[in-house]
Amino acid sequence: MDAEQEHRRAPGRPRSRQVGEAVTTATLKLLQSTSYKNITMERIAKEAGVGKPSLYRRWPGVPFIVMETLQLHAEREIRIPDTGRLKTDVFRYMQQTCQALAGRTGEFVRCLMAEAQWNSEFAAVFRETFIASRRRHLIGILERGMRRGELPADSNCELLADLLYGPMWYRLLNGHAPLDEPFVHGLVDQLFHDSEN
Amino acid sequence: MDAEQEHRRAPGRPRSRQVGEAVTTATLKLLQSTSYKNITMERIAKEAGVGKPSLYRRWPGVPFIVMETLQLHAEREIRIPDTGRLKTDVFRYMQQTCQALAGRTGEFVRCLMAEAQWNSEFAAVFRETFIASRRRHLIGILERGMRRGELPADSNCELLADLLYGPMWYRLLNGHAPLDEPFVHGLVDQLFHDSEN
Amino acid sequence: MDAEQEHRRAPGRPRSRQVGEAVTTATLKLLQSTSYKNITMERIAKEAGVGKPSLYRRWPGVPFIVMETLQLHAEREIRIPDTGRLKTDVFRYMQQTCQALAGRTGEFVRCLMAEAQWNSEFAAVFRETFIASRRRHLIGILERGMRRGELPADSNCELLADLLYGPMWYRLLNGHAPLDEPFVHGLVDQLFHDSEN
Amino acid sequence: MDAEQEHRRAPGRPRSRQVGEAVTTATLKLLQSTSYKNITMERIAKEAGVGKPSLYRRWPGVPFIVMETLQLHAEREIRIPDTGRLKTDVFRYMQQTCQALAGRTGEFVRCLMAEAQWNSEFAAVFRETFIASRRRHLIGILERGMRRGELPADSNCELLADLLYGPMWYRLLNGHAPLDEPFVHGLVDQLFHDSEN
DNA sequence: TATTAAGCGAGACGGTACGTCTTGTCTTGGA
DNA sequence: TCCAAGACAAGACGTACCGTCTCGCTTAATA
Repeated sequence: MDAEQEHRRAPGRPRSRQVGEAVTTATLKLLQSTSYKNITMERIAKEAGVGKPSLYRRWPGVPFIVMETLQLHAEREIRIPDTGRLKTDVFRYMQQTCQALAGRTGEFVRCLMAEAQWNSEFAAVFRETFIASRRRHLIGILERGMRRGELPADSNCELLADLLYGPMWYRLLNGHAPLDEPFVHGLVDQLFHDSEN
Repeated sequence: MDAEQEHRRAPGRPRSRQVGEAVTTATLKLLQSTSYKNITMERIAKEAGVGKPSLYRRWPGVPFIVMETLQLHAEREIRIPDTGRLKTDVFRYMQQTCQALAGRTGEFVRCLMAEAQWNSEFAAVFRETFIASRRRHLIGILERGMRRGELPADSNCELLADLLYGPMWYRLLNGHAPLDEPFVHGLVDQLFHDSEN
Repeated sequence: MDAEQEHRRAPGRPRSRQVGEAVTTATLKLLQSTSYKNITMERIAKEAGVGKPSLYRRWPGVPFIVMETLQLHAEREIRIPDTGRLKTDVFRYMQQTCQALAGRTGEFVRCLMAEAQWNSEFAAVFRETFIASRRRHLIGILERGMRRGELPADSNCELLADLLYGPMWYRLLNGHAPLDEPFVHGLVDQLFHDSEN
Repeated sequence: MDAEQEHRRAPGRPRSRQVGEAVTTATLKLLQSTSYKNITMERIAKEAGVGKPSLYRRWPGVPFIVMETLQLHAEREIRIPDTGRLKTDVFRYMQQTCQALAGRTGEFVRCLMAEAQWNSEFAAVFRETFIASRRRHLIGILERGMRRGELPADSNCELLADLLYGPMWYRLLNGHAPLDEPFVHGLVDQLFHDSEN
């Protein structure tokens, strides 16, 4: 039974809660004071006053730690809007997302996406825990609108999500234009232009 | 006058054409045989039979060499379509681009975009020579359509370009869905759905 | 004419036959401003405004240039004393030599001797042109004394020269004691102690 | 108390004894097979199967490793003679020293002395651990003889040591004559000629 | 209460790549 | 023909991280 497994504790000293906290705090400090490339396992260990093996016991590498730290300290929790009107919901959701990606946070999210390009172990985790969950929120909003008849019944919500998230990521990674309110407005208007706003 | 500058030669021994060719060839070989992370300055130098200083004299780092090699050996030159019908032109252009990004090429383009996230020196070059030029082609197509009246005169072509390129990059980098023909079709249909295709 | 050369100011103008002088001047400047290890062929070439091939055409390496420069600019030409009394001659000769080796000159002579330990091509030249000639002077003084009967007729002048030069080099290279007048006095007294000074 | 300090261990993984041994063995092999100039940190690391950082963690450079290796494998341990007669003791001591400097050992000792001319960090260590200790042995012999009245009570033993070691080093470094038995005999006879050998 | 096994810090280890430096040769165009 | 300028192949330099390992010491559940 699961219950038994639940109670079974590993023998030996359990992992100290302090290690996790020290690492998170140290990483947060590094995130605020330096660039992504300067965040190394060695620096985190030194900063946290923690041995390198303790780090590797819990995380496979830098991006995993950074991602965890970013998620724990997401300054701006995105609320899923539900106004009953699709276009408004989408606008508000995208607006919040873009705001959250302004400043340093966006910089590190960019770097995590970059890391995922060659670190396939990280890519899997990053895409599932970071990208996919947010994407599901957006698709939820779209499907709700579809059920209300605000979208044709045969709409491809996956594709619509790409059309909303894609330009955002593109601007974030390429940096040719800001993730400001006009952008979100233009984006939503373009995709839902038939709407009687 | 330009003529004078044209004739002015740098003093000293001119850079050997062989070096450039050897490096390109070696890099191409590495691109075909290994992953981006395994391409290092040292490996390129060794493979090309070239001294490391000769490499650093011409390129500041690996991504610069890879980008140059990719551009010199772009297997598939993208032709700018001009059928007189906007939607068709956009479809063909995007279709060619997506095809070019299939396979190994796409993998290395992904990695170059990733590199640009922390190497700002490279980012500047990459965005201008790699991204921006292609983007201008697309915008050219859009503006042509706009002049023909196929788009409202107040259309935001920059934003439209983001809506076309964004989802493509998003899928390329995130890998949650392929860059196949249905994708391009859906993309174009969504953005130009009023068209009497 | 000089005037013509003076006026010729075009960049990249050939330094006609002044290469030797420029190199000597540049090396002298380097000798005064930096340590031996920082004197490289490249630096001499740059400082002299001379191409590296011009350097290699005339000298096989740094120590050859340094030696030549030191010899051309020996601040203190050693006069061969001839007072008619062996001990006095030897003292004066050693005294002059030790004085010449004080300061920067001694430092570079040390380094040339060091260089000779692994550069056998240089060793041959250094020993003949730098060491042996001075050694012959000393032996000349000794042999003169021997002919005058101040030394036994079966004296080993070679060995005596070793006993005079050896301690001097030993102190110069090992640096455990100075090459001052008491040293020279003690040295001469020890070897010619029977003398009724 | 010292006891406490005796027990105190440095934190962290202790240095592996294998590394030291591997490096010594590798260096010894290089000493036997190549010249000093061809002994580089990289070659030692490769030969010993040791990482470069491990080398730099323990030694600041090539000459330090070579010196340590030479000392550990001094083929000929010099015994301090004590026959009760100064001239005999000095002769035997110098004789042993000169013999030890024959062959490859002498070659590398020469090169260490050379290295000391520009590497002042090494010079300090070399002079103290390599030169000075041997010099103290010789001075000990001289002082013993002085106490026995074989030398005048006001003799300058330091200077006498220079007169014994100096010619030896001079011949070693300059190579104009061998360090053979006649040399040692002549040297000792010259300095202690009044002795009723 | 004693045992015991894992967690902990510290840091050494074998590797690998970095970007710089110097060496001695070569290859230009200009004087 | 010789010159300066400098590119070139080669390879050592010393440093930074990587991820693993080996220590001696805690620490807490189990026996």
